[in-house]
Amino acid sequence: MKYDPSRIEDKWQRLWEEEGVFRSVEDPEKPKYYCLEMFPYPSGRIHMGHVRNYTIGDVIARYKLMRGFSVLHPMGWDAFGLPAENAAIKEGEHPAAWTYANIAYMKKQLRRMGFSYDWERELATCDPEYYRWEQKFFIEMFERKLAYKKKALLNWCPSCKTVLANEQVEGGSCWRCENPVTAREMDQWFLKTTEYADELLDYTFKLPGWPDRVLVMQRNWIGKSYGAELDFALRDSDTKIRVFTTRPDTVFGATFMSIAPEHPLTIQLAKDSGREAQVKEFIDRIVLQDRAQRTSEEVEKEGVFTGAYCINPFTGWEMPIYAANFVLFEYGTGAVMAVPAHDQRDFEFAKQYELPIVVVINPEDSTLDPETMTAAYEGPGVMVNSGEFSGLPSEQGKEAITRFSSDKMMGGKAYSYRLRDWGISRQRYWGAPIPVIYCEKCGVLPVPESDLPVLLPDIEKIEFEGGGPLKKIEEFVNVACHACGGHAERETDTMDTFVESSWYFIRYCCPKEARDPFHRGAVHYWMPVDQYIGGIEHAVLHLLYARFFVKVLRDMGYLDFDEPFQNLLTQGMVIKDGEKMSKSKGNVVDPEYLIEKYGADTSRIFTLFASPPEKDLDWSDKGVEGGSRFIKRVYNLVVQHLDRLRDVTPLRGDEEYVGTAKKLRHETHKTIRKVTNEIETRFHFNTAIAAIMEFVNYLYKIDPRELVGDLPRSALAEAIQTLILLLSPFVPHLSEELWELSGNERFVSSQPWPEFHENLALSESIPIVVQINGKVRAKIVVDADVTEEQIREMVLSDQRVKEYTSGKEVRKWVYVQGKLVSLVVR
RNA sequence: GCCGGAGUGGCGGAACGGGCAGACGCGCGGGACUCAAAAUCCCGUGGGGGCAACCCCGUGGGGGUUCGAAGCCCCCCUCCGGCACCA
Repeated sequence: MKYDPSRIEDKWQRLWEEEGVFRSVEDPEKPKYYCLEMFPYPSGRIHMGHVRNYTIGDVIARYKLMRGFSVLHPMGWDAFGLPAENAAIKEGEHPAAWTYANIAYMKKQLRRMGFSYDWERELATCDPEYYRWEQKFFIEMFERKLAYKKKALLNWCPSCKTVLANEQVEGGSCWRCENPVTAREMDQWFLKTTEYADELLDYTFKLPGWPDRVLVMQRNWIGKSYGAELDFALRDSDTKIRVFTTRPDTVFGATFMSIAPEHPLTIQLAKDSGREAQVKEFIDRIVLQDRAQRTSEEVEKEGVFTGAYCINPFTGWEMPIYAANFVLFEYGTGAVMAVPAHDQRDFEFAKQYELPIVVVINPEDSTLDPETMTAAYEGPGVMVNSGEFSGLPSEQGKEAITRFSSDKMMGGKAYSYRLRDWGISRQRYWGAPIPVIYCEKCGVLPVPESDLPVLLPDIEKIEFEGGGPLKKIEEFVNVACHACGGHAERETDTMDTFVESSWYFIRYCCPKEARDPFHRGAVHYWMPVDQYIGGIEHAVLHLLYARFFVKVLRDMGYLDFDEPFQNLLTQGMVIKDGEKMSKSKGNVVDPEYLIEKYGADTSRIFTLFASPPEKDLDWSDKGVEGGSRFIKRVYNLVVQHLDRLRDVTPLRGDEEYVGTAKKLRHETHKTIRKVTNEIETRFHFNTAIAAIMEFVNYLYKIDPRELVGDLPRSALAEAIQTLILLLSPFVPHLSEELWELSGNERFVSSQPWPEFHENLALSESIPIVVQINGKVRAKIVVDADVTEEQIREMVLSDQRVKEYTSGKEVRKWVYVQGKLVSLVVR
């Protein structure tokens, strides 16, 4: 009999499906386990990243099933998005046709990997039955003022011809096409993520099952700063300008003010002072720069005097107001009190424009002199030149100044966040329509629920000129207002695809529910997700949006939990030749070729064995060969023993025997313990598989002549059966085949996970290492139950130990239970 | 610049709370089988020294704590990732 992966794999994939082995059921008698992997974008073919992600998830799902959990393990498609549209433009194919064809192909590929999905729960986000609920959520958010429209300067990707959210701009470039992003003023829909900034932040400390680095990245992204807001009155009018600062203790050193060029007040001030021309020139120049340019480090501090002054309420000084290129309109209040002595940016600006520098914080042990300073002093210290506050340590000064401002009604304690609201409008076709109409009389109106879904209309040709493809479709755009019956126009932007992926995991609980977005019972049973698995690249994108969405849906009464994902595993990248596997690098390995040549089980075991899931995986053709070799070795081992396994009942209890049976049982139970531990404590499948390999090596070494008689044969049967059970989550097709060959009932996939007996797993004799002055000098083997006193006797009478101790004094004796003895000898 | 993570044989990686460094796999060397090769099976494999028993060195570098450090503390170097004028 020869191992033939293609025959075996096809056979078991068919049987699993026919028998519905992985259909999830809400069984109230069982504990539930929701295992989820990030769903793929249907780009055309699966890549090694998918194989790795989904293999890790599959092992967990299969393991939990064997452990007696009611497991939900679904799969679906993140089906809206740009590539479909780009392909449509290039190939002339409809985005829907392109997408559904890709889904069909990729689904076949996933099937061939043998993943234990419940395909009855499959969903595609481009399906109206899916996005209709998203439109409903949008309307409810609109009603709660969590969705709003505003005109703003936004990130515009000229290549993708659409607006991008802040999270989708990486280092000034588009996350998808890597082209530089420019600023563009547009009227856009936003979701109010900032409303939840505090809760999103607080819960990063309540997610112990998430990797630290993801939580840290989210905290940094939210970027909460603690400080104060202070009011500065204009010299020539009643207007006050409010600034945010994290350093209220330096307010006595504020000698001028900087304001963002985009700030409406900037041009206003200039107009009033007659400097409109210069200021407008500056604003126009700065605002037009693309983001990468504007925020790059090399850009010099630059500004222009608006002609206006404000009054420092603490010193009474007249502070000139400058428009400055480094002031961000969207952060804080868009205006900054400039303290050149204690802020590097202000320092550089002051030097450039010859503005006064006043020291108000001295370091503990020295005195600063503005004349000789070459950089701002940003550290803590003691307040000076600060009126009644002089002498206070700067930390106390922060509080004192804040309290003072608050008492005098000119500001007070404040926070500021780096996080911005999520801009979700996209000027593209292949997305969920935003369910809003604009009526000439009634204004902005959400589409009534009874009219949902707002179907994405069919389209012949995708054109972008004039604000987006949907604008061209008159039947879509022109509608009668449902309120007044007059003429109205539809919103023609579609939603960011990250909106779809922000709630798909809840819909898996009840994908066919037609009357409501969610079936309460099902959602209550399955959510939250117990284990989520996916790439680190979504650390602040999808993973933040999904958390936000769940909180919003909770507050709208749909959900009764706070966080979507209990445990998160971020798998490493697949690396080849030192670089991430990617089409652009030309170093991809096509999983289909791998399945074709070696089979799914080999592909699975290679990706699992090569490194622990959270680390990067170095691709190696030889490593794949090794995986294939191991699988054949297992197959041949079991086939070799088939005759011995006939009509034999495997041992079950914890009885200890003698000779071969005893040794076999010991190895068997030790292996169960090790494999179970590795999976249970940290999903380290590489070491779990290594333990199984050791077990296989051991089984190969047994002399068949020792396997005569009922007891050794029963022990062998136990060993082989255990081997197959332990392998089942990793290489399920092979395991099913061997399970059947060795005379068992289908399916190994739904068998209980083997239990180990501690007494059998323990060694009866243990090696004790003897260190003398820190070096290993001897090893003794003792029975597991000996006392320290007995060990002491054995050690001191050991020949090798004597050689090192004769004529010397044993000054110290350290004994580590069951492990080692350490002697200090002089 | 700030915030994370990581540096272990020729390679991927083990060593879970300070206790035999290098499990397992790849590669390499040797052997068995074969007319021969592939496949398979067995043995060996961190470096150096020694006929050998053994000895010395060794987890990016330098110091420290400890009977004992890959792991803990201090300083430094390198690589990877995130953020990056956030007031």
